[in-house]
Parts: sequence; C-alpha cells; structure tokens
Amino acid sequence: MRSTASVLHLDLDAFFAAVEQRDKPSLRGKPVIVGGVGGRGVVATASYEARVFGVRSAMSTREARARCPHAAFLTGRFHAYRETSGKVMAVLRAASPLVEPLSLDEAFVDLAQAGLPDLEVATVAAYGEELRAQVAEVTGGLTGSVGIGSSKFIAKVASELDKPDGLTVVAPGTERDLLRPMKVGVIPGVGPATNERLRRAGIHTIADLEAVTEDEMVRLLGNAHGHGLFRLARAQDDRPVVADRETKSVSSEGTYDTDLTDRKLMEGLLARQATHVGERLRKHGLSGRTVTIKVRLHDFTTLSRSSTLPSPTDSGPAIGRVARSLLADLDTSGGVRLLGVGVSGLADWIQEDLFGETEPEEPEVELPALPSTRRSYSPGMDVVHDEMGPGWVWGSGKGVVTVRFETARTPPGPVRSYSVDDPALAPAPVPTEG
DNA sequence: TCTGGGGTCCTAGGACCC
DNA sequence: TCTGGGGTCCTAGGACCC
Repeated sequence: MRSTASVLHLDLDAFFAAVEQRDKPSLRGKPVIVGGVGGRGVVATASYEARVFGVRSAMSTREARARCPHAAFLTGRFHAYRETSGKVMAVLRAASPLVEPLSLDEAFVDLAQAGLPDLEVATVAAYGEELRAQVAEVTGGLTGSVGIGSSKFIAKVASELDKPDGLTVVAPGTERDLLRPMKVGVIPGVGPATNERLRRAGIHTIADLEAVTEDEMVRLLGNAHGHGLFRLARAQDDRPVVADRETKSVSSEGTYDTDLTDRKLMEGLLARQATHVGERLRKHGLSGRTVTIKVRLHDFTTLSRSSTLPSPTDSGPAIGRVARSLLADLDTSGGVRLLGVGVSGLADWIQEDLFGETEPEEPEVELPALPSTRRSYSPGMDVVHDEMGPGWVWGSGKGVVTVRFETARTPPGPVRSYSVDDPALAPAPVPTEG
C-alpha cells in the first residue's frame, strides 16, 4: 500500500447498454438489456433503467424478460464495444504510461507515473475528473465511475462508492476505517462459495475478517486465498499496476439451445471452434501446446479433457483433430449443452516464421487404418512411422490416431490421421533423446 | 428449458527425475 | 530393500472476474 492515493480505477457505467443507447437515440432513457437472447442466454449488461426492475448481469434472459418485458433485448455488437473501449484506453494511456486494462470497460491507471505536480487528494481528484470529462468527450457522452486510492484494492472499492458517473478518493490513512463496516463480498475474489464459507464461520464484515488469525484463514480458505484475504482485510495490497499482461490461453465455446446428442455434429462444432481458435492464435502471433476441450452435460456437470503436444500449434485443423480425439473419451449419451475448445501453454513465437512453411489445410477424408498391434497410443509419447518417416502421435481416440511427422527437434511436417487398423503405419520405438 | 463467453488463478494428485 | 524430499510437468476440477 502506498502512502499516496495514486492508483486510479475507471469503470465505465453499464458499458454495453450505454454504447447501444448512444448509437440508437430511441433507446435513450429506456431499459436496455444486452446479452444472449436465445433460450439459454444471460444478461451481460442492463442499463440503469432496466436495473430499476431488478435486472442484473448474469441473470438469465428468461428471468430478465419476466421482470422487464418492455425492455429492448439486444445481442452484443462487440466491434462497437471494442472500438469505444480503445478510445477510452487511449485517453488513459495518454494520461499515464502505466495502464492495466481489466476488460473492455475497466482499467487501472498508475497516477505515480502521470507526471502530476503532487499526489495530494485534491490534485488526484481534479485529475480524475479531467479524465472522466475526456472519456465522455471521446466516447460521445459515455460516463464512467472513478475510484482513487493507495492500492488497486482500495481504488476498485472506491469506484463502486459513487456510481454511476461519480468519483471517490480515499484519503491515505482512512482505508481501514472505510473497509471495516463493509460486507466481505466487496473484496475481489470473494464470490458465492467463499462468502458461504465465511458466513458459516460467522464472518460477515471486513471487521469480522480482521479478527481472524492468519492460520485460521488459511485453514478456512487454503493457502493462497487465506493469506491474500488476511492481507486485504487490513488494506495491505502492494500489487503493481502492470501494463501489457500476456495472454495465457485462447478459447471458444458455445451453449446450444437444445442438448446435443449426435457425435458427428459435436465433432463438427468442435472443428469449427478449433478453426476460430486457430485464427485468433495466428492473428496474435501465438501458438500453444495444450489443447483442452470443455463439455457441459445436460445436468450442468462440466468436464474438461486436455492433451499436451510435443510442440506448439496454431493450426485450426490440428487443434480440431486433438479436440475430437479428446471428445472420444467422454460419455455424452445424456446430451451436451456446451462444447468448447481452448489452447494454453502459449509460446509467443510463430512456427511459420521459424520454419517458413504453413501447414496445408487438409481435406476431411476417410481415415486410413493403423496396424492392429496396439489398441492405444499416447499423444506426445508414442512414435510411429509411415512412408513419411517417424512421427509423434498427436492425439488418440476411439480407433483413431493422429500423427504429426516431426519431433521436438525437427520442423513441423504434415499431420495425418489413421484408424487403428492401418497397415500403412507401423509403431516404432521411441528414439532416445540426446 | 434456471445457470453466457472470455478469461485468470489455485489446488491436488500422479509421473518422473535427481 | 526401504525410505524420502524437492522440483517440474501434466491433468482435472473449481472459484472467480467482467
């Protein structure tokens, strides 16, 4: 925690709905709800006019419709939100080199890097108001709420205190008095599950939390969370504002209005999502080694399966093949409401740049067969060979094996899929490394 | 017909290595 | 033959955020 109120948090008010009202004057002053409009959609943002009726973010659209039937229900226009967000972030970056966006509508700004004459409360407050005015100007009238304090935590809590369209500075030295009467739920990281655990332990306010020993907190909430909350309860927070945080994963998922039961359809959907993930990886110059699928069953139980490849990929077809082989291990006979694919373990180098070749898009063909000497192959572990020479097994599923003809030390070659009875492909011993 | 989509971080167990 | 600790990587699941 700093000795000055030099961390600023900006939160744009009802951002998606505000952009819609800005761009369509007939929506101004009326309840606007942005989110999924399908049978299983949820509310992303409700305008303040809709919040009067009890509509909240994350509520099902069905319930929102029941509470506020006369609202305008809109699906998101993310291009417009991204563009507007970009203008806001540009204003912030012009104010300080150290800006940490948290999402399209939120960011931290380090005022210690802003070149202000001093960091007195009156000075930072005036600067915050100036930023709010600039945000309104570049966005065509959008409002934002600003909190300023001696840490990220305090700035974030402060931005909630005068919302919408307000500004709060928490004077250094007054943080703990401010926090004590507040509910534990205001602490970022205290969600429904943690709240319930604390409630059962008789802990409701931050003052209650302050009375708990560190050992007890760790016993209650685990190592990381326990130590973290122990400190936050005392307003101890020295997390720096970090610009340019690195992407850790890229994913695509979808919830379907009716549960899926057809495996071929599921495989096709996974392939489409994999293509989308591959496009986004390439757009950002990323590739990753771990492919994960996510499957939510009809009863909302959520499963994930992952496979880590010997070398990173940004190829949609390759991601899709691994995804489909992972799906093969799961029993989906009861119906699937959500399917998703993600890639993590990202490297920021691009295979194509290193090796000068793009993997050719392969047509979907009948799978040739793999010799029947084995029933299963381990991705990343087993090596087989066909006329191309040796190749790593990339994915293996029910009767299907995907082979990429490369090793950790050689450039990527083509990827091929075989069924387990193919005489064209024979298992080979794993070469000794080094 | 309760319960999105994009992420981040943490935990816990097993494999494997020294 | 038995015991053992530490570190890293991988997998699966869960909590949380906007």
